Amino acid sequence: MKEIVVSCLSAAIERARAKGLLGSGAAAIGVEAPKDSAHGDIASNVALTMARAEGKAPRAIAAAIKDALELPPEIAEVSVAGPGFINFRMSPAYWHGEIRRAIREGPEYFRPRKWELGPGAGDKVQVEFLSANPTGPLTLGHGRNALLGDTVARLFEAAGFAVTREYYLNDGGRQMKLLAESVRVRYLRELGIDAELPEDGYQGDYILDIAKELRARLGDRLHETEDREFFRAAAVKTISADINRTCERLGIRFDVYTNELDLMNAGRVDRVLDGLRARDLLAERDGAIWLRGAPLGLPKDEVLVRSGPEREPTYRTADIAYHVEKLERGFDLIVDVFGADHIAEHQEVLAAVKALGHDAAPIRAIIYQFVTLTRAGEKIKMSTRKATYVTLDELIDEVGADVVRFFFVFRKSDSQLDFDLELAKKQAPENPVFYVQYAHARLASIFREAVKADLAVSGDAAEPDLALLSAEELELAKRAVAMPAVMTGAAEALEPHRIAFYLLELAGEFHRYYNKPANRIIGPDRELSRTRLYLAGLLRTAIAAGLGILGVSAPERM
RNA sequence: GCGCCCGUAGCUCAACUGGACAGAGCAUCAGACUUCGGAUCUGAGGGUUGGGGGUUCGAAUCCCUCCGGGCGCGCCA
Repeated sequence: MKEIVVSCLSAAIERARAKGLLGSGAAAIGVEAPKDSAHGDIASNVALTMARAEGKAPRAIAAAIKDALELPPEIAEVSVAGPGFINFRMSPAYWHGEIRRAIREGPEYFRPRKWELGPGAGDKVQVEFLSANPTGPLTLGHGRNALLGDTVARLFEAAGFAVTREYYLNDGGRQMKLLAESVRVRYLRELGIDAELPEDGYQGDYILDIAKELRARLGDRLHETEDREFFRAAAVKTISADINRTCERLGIRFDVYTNELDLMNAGRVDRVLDGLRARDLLAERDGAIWLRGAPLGLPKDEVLVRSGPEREPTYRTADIAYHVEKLERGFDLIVDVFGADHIAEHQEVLAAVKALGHDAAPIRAIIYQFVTLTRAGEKIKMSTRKATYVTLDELIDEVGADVVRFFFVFRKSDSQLDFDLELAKKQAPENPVFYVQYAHARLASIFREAVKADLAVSGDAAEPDLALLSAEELELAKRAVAMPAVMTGAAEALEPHRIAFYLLELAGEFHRYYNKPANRIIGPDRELSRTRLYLAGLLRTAIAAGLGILGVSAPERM
């Protein structure tokens, strides 16, 4: 539709210019679906954007373009409206063609359109997300990260890109040492040996469980060891397994895990430091090595290598090396998903990567604000240190994976997300997940009835007469057929919430349609029934496809 | 104090990247089942888009400035 209208418009503008009705200024032809469908199926604001350069009233330009238009059969009607919009209405035949195509192609039809997406000719997309340190169970914040990342990955995958889901593991840092020490202390205490937990040590019950497991397996064999590595490895193994189990409950899997320690061992961190030094971007001070902020436009210097005999690189240094490595792997699009508390660090990493001579253009970020939990109207305070947080696992236990998946992408990522437990548990229309799923179950039920009425749509049956569709039914079909555009927009903007909102609208429009007695799908008029079943089939496939992208089930019965 | 994000109906949030009259759900009030699933639907009220300036054909959206909230400003990640 877009292509047809744009080419039609650009040809008209050329003709108008040839006749001297318009000047030769550049015209960016934008088209969009109007908010109000009374304005037509698609509208263009070219005349408005040309007004300044042309020095003419927008409506006059619009009229000139309209007069020069040569309409293809797909376009039924053109009008100039409002301040100077050119509105197009597509012919019923065009829409009937789209509907048939959607039915023919099935779920494939409803995917994002690859050729309209950013990476261009390129094919390789990487989404790095979650990347939680294995120091404890996943929390709600992690949930938002995981589902934003996974849903965006699903979008690009559905569009036909080669998508790598990647988890970056910070296993070289201080937190890991702290974790190891916390486990060791608990282990010693299990043996009756007095030991002091480090000041910022981890206190959760899961630490105790790991210690108990070690004691059960190895007795007191570790009580005199100075090597913390054993405790670290045991803790990381157990906690990582827990994290993976939680992810699997949500239908999330990773293709690649990258370790900070591996990057260091491969000399990548040293190479970053060498490169920065060669560009005079390092400074030595207080026994540490700093990244100079001023030449990079950063507010201050940042430590890259800590002081002390071990000369340990910081998290930031490893992250720079990691991003260089990602770029060198040749991805056409790299999506980083992280919380708002990491913004500054991300900017530092990007600045350093660019300074090292890399093109950082493929890197895009999804930055999300924090998650709060509400139960019965009360905000629940959450602290990771103490055992007062709600884990993602507990949340899944309570409301189910479908609701968790849907709710975490039901907000724009840069607004805070309030997870309302009360609402999430409700099996009622105000719960958007059930509302959408119910629409699907209802449609499935209609098909069960159709079989009883011997109206089942079979492959060899003649196509129904789409001219029998009422205006309301055609609008409903148009809404369903608009899904690929929504999907494409969601992928382009890295905004999965658009899909959730769109599905809610589509389901609502169907529920409203369904409730009118005059719209009974299975009725005495078999021809009409067959046409309406065709529409129902379109909606059912569309809703299932949309929920599929979100990773939410589309139940046949509820 | 400085940097980033946010502020939209009583509440939770949309608004297709600057477009046409700012839309949904919840809550409130009033209604609809001899009907393919009432886990649904119909109707009503509810707004100076935090305040004030500016940019232009046109602003919730961009700029400036106040006010309010969140996050960051560590040799943690």
